[in-house]
Amino acid sequence: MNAGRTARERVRAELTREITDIARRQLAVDGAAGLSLRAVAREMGMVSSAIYRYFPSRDDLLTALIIDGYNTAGEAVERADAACPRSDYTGRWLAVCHAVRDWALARPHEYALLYGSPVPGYQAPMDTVTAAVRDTVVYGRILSEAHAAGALNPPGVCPPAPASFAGDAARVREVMPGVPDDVVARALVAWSGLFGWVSFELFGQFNAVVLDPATAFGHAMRCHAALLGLPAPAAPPHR
Amino acid sequence: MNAGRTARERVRAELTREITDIARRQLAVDGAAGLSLRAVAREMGMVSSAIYRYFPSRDDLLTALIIDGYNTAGEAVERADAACPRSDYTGRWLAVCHAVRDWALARPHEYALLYGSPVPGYQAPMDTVTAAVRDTVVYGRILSEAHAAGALNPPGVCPPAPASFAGDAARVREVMPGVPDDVVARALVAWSGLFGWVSFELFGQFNAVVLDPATAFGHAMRCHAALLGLPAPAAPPHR
DNA sequence: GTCCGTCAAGAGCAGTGCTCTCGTTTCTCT
DNA sequence: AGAGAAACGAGAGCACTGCTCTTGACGGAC
Repeated sequence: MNAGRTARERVRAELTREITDIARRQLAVDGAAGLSLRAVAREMGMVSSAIYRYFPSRDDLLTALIIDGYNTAGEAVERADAACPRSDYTGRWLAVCHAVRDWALARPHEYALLYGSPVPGYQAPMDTVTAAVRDTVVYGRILSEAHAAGALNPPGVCPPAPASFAGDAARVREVMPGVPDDVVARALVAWSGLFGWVSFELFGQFNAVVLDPATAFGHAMRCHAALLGLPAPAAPPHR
Repeated sequence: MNAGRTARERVRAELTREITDIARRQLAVDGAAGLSLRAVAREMGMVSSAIYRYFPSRDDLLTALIIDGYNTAGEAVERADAACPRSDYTGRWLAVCHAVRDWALARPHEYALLYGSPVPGYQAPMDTVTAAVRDTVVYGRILSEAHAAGALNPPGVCPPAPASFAGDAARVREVMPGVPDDVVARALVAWSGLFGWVSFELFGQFNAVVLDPATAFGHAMRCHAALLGLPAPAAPPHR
């Protein structure tokens, strides 16, 4: 992001940014499969082979867009969480849920690129994972703090996690320190439930059935909050 | 499926089946984006233009594969449900969950085609919806029967559904007769949670974190069963 | 037995990702 | 400051895609 020393480096950074910008616009219109290096080049008044000076392949351009997408989503989630009172754990969870959904509704194709079918033959490089977990980190922190504050209700209806889950729980705990296995298990349920719902809504599984998805989504996420053991919201339901 | 009257009709049906078979094999290897009409034609010893006598466009071939996919998934779910004692509602739910997951793990690309990002520019024709809801119908019947038998526990931790959800609930009730709004809402949560989990597992969101997905999945689905109000399984946890 | 509809084949169009070469420009090192 | 190296844009070209159109042959119905 810093202005490069030489003029060449500055123009290179500028052109790289322009390529990704145009690519992101194309992605928003035609989806990942419709992203064409030649079309990007055409729109830039360049010849197609010149693009390869900046991105060695189409997949590399896609990777840049993916990392960018994870970052903007992560930022949105971080912002939503930061806007809530620290001790309103339920409100923070609901804010994260709405941030994810709003972000997805605003850029359906980008969401599909991140959380839909992986593009065939494409292997996500390691660079993506650090960006990919930004929202997960926020989520983990909420649960971690809620647990530490003793704000999490006992499991309630949920059965206890099997002993063989301990290994996976330990790995998840890296973003959710101090949380017992049972809560980790419920956390995975709620997290996959959030994205499962958004995917259903975006990919058309709710078509002609759920006509007021905003209402249903809010309620569904409050159900997940209850399953997580988060306290019932004191104020009238968020949104 | 009936043997057509004329020889021409029979050979046409035969060739159509061969095309979809080869296409499904290609789909399993390269994914939806890698499905090529020309490659199918090549494998059949045909010229590419001849395929268009049978499928007017690539999208139509894809549609045939999608409908086929929904049907095999629906059948698997129906079979799994039918194998359980009628009154073991929790067992039937868990059987449906495992049927969905097993089907998806066996054909990841086909699952991605059905429940992942919709292929860009592709609009699912109405023919698909009847096939698409086969599994949902089974799911609805389980909850409907469980509710009719009085086997569903009260909402427990879940907050009551908002009044504005009534319209959507009525539409969902078409596959879930007699079930009150609260249960309908929880049903949507569990259903999207099931597919959200499978998508996370298949699309790599659990990579390097959940290493024993089978165990975690079983527990997650038992959590959903509890949220649905299904009775705790009497026998040791299914699978 | 004719005749119309169906069929496979082939050429061709517009588009794609990607590679290679060829001058030119720009930076860097002496 | 000048020589060598690195980066760059342009262009041609390869192999591939979906799809269209035309041509000629075959098969079933009247």
